[in-house]
Amino acid sequence: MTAPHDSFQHRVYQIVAAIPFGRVTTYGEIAHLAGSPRAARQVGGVLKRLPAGSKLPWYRVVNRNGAISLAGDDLNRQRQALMVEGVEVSADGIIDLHRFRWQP
DNA sequence: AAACTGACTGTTA
DNA sequence: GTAACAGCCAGTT
Repeated sequence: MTAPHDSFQHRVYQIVAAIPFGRVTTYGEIAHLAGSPRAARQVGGVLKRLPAGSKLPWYRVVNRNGAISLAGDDLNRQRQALMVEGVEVSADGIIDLHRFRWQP
């Protein structure tokens, strides 16, 4: 059934909201769950333009290498948010997916 | 409506 | 093991 506000963007919101505390997942995994397996890049696009003040745990999304896909201050912000949840992140923003990946 | 953009990824070298 | 390339496609202009 197709909801009135159905859209890739909206589905991404729902999936990201479902990532458990202290776990991470990848752009590609979200794209798969959203029904567009090749749209990983678009997931990043959606998160990049999240409305200011959004409560979505966008920082729980990393790339397939377990690395944070942001640079500079943004990388640092995401790293801090994850470490607050107990996720171990190297200074370079690398996470061990074998230990912290969310498995729906 | 058409063109441009890019918080990615799989493949190839 | 790393690096470069090209395809990808929803969102934005």
